[in-house]
Amino acid sequence: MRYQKTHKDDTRRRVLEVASRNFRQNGLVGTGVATIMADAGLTNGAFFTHFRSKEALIEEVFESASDIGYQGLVEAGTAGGIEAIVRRYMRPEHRDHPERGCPAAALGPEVARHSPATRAAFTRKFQRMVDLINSHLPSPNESRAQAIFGTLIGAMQLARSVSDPALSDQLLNSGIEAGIVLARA
Amino acid sequence: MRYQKTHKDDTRRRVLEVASRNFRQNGLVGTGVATIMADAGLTNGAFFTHFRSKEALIEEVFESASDIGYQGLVEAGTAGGIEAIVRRYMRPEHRDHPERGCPAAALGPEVARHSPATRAAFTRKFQRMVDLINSHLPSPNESRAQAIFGTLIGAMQLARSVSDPALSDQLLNSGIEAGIVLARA
DNA sequence: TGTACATCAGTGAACGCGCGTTCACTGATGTAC
DNA sequence: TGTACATCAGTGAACGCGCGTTCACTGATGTAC
Repeated sequence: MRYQKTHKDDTRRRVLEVASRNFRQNGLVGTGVATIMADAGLTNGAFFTHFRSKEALIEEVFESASDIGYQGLVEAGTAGGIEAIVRRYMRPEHRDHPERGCPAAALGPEVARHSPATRAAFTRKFQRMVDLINSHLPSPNESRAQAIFGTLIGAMQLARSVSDPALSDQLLNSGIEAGIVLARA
Repeated sequence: MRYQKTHKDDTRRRVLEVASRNFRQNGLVGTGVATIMADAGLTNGAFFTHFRSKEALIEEVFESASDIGYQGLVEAGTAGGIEAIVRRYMRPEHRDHPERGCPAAALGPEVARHSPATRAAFTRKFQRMVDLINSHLPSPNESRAQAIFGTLIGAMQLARSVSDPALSDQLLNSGIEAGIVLARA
C-alpha cells in the first residue's frame, strides 16, 4: 500500500466533517459534492470511492459526524444544569455560526424531506439531545424535554431569519426565558 | 387588448399561490421556476414577464401570498383563545401538509440564508403571528408570544422530521402542552 | 362593415452553468523474486 | 540489492440533466380609417 493503513479512513472522516459544516451553512440541496471535496482538499471524482451517493453521505453525516456543539451542552449541563444548557444553546455565537451549531436548527425542514434512513439517523441524534435535557429537569418528563428542545430550535431559527438585529437578540432572550419556564413548570 | 384587463394580474396571483405551495413543499432551492410555471398552466418563458427573477418571486411570496392557514388561526383564537390557536397549529393535518401550512415551519432555515428584503418580508409575517398570539394571552407579553411561536415551529419541524410515527404524534402533544404552559405562566 | 395595423401575454427553443455520477487513467508505494 | 508487477486513493475529463434566464416569435384581440 502506498498510503498508511489509516489514510483512507482519515480522508473519509475529513469529508464527513467538511460536509457536515457545509450542509449546516448552505443547506443539503444548496451544497454540492464538488464543493465539499474541494473544501476537503480533493477533486470531485474521489467522492465516490468513499460514498455510494450524495444521499448516502447525508445519511452518514447525521449518523456519525462528530458533534462539538453537543459536547459543549453536556459540559454546560454538568456545570449549571438545565438553565446553563438553555443559555448556551441560545448564545449569539450559535445564532451567528449555524455551520458549527445544532443540525436540527440549521436543517430541520430539509431533513423532513429526506429518506427514511436519514430521518432515522436524525431521530437518534434528536433522542440523545432530549435525553440530555431530560436528565437535567427538576422532575424528569420526556414530553417536557421534547418541548424544550423544540422551543430552542424554533427560537434559534427565528433569531436567524428575522431582519432586525435588535429583534433577533430579543428572540434569543425569549427562548431562554421560555426554556427556563418550561423546565420549572 | 386581447385579454381582460384583470387577466395579467390574475395570472400573476396564480403564479404566486402555486409558488408559495411548491416552496413550502420542496423548499426554496428545491423548487424550479419551470415547475412552478407548469403547475400554473404556463411555460417557463412567461415567468419573466411577471417577475424580475426567482429571488424577486421569493420575496413577493413572503410579502403577499394569501394565507389560509393564518386565517384559520385567527378564527380559532376568536372561538377558543390561545389554547385553540395552539391546538389548531399542532394538528396532524398541519404536520402532514406543509404545502398548505406555516411558512416559518416549512422554510425557516432557508429564509435565514436569503436576501435582506426577503427576510424583512418574513419578519412582517412573523410579527403578525406574534401579535395574534399576544392578543390572546391572559396577560399580554411580547416576549412570551415570540417564544410560543418558536415552540410551535420547533415542535412542528421535529414532528415532521422524526421517523417514528408514534414519536411524531407525541411531539405534537408535547408542543400543545408546552404552548399552554407558556401562555399561562 | 371590412381591412390594416398595434398591442402584449404567453410560447418554446436556446444560452451558459453547475449538478450528481462514471470512468479511464496516474503515480506513489509495497511485495515478489 | 535491484527490477517487475500489483495495489488502490485520488485525478480530471466527460456524461446527461435541470437550473435560471433571454429572446425572437405567435396569435388573439382592440383600434383606426
